[in-house]
Amino acid sequence: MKALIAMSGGVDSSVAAQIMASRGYECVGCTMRLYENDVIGKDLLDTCCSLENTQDARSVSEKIGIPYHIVHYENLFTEEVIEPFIDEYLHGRTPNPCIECNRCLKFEHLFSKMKELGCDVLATGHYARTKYDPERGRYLLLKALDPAKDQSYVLYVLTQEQLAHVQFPLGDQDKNKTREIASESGFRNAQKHDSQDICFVPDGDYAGFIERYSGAECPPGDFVDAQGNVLGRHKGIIHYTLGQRRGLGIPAAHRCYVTKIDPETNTVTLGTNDDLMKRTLYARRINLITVDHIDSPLRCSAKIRYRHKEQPCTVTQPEDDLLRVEFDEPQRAITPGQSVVLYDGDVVIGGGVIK
RNA sequence: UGGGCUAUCGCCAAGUGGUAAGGCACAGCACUUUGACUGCUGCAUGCGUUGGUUCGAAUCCAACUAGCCCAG
Repeated sequence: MKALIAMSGGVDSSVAAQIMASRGYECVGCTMRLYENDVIGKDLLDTCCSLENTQDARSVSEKIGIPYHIVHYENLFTEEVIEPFIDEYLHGRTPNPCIECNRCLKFEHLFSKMKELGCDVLATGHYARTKYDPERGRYLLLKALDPAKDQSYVLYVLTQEQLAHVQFPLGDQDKNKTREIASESGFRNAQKHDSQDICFVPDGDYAGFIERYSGAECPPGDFVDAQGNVLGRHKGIIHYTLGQRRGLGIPAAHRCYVTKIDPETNTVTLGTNDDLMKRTLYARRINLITVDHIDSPLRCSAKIRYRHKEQPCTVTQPEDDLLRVEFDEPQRAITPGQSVVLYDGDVVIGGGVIK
């Protein structure tokens, strides 16, 4: 069996390659080039495809003794991740680019590359598990064994076809074990810190990135309260997301939060934490894994953002591409653009993008 | 111009003689493969100014300054 390993240059994907090789797969290492650092306006060490990272990935590949390639997806990444990301913010929503990158780049284009190269499997360093369920005749996506590192949330977009050919070798071990293997294997990135932030905006200033990159107009506007009273001026709607508290610059007796972003009027509404509590959401661009269609109200749990404990809810599918999720208890800051992911215990049922 | 009221951190605001709460904002850190949230730490040698009373004053007294309100 032959496996293509998606290698970012980080510890996780390096160890994933090591494990696949030790399992007897004929492995090929591969890094996706997603952008040029000069294009995003930064010279950074820490981006997922910087020169240093590709060198790490190459070094690890040599160590393991597997071939290594770089694929150039700069244009695809721009069209399918960066530009939609910007567009979403300009419309007052809050996208999750990691999910789009998984959907479009890793498990679409790189997945195709895997087949082109005559491989049977695409392996990544995600912390999640897959399993074939003979009863349902379907491939399942499950949470990682270590709940602290579970990344199944960002993988809900996987189709049956993809799940059938994907492996996550790290899914049943914890991070310490991963670092241990990296050290034992003599990988030079064994102690490299975990990635964070949006990979193409490593300084964390995503709003600055949008302005620099797109040259889009993001004019200041009014902060208003629920009654429409003007409370102050905001820096442009792209700087805000639902539920945000910090950086508002509004002195108030109590904490205030962004409760609404209206691109039409260019206003940002502020309110209390209670104003953010909502019980129902609708999601589109849905992907279901355990079933083709949700025929009757389904009791399960759901996460409305990465790093959030799933909450009990009831789900229906009023249209082919629409999910309705009603939580037992109101949830805080259900944010358009973020993804809702449904769980039945450890099993990912599916998910979609919140409207 | 008379009469009254008020002046404490960028904003709001406790404190009525015993050695400056708190909230917001802001900064840093932690958490984190999205944005957020959250948590922790920091943030007024000084309470409009100048004097006075007192062992001791943001707290009492006086004058001054500024703002607000009512008269005109």
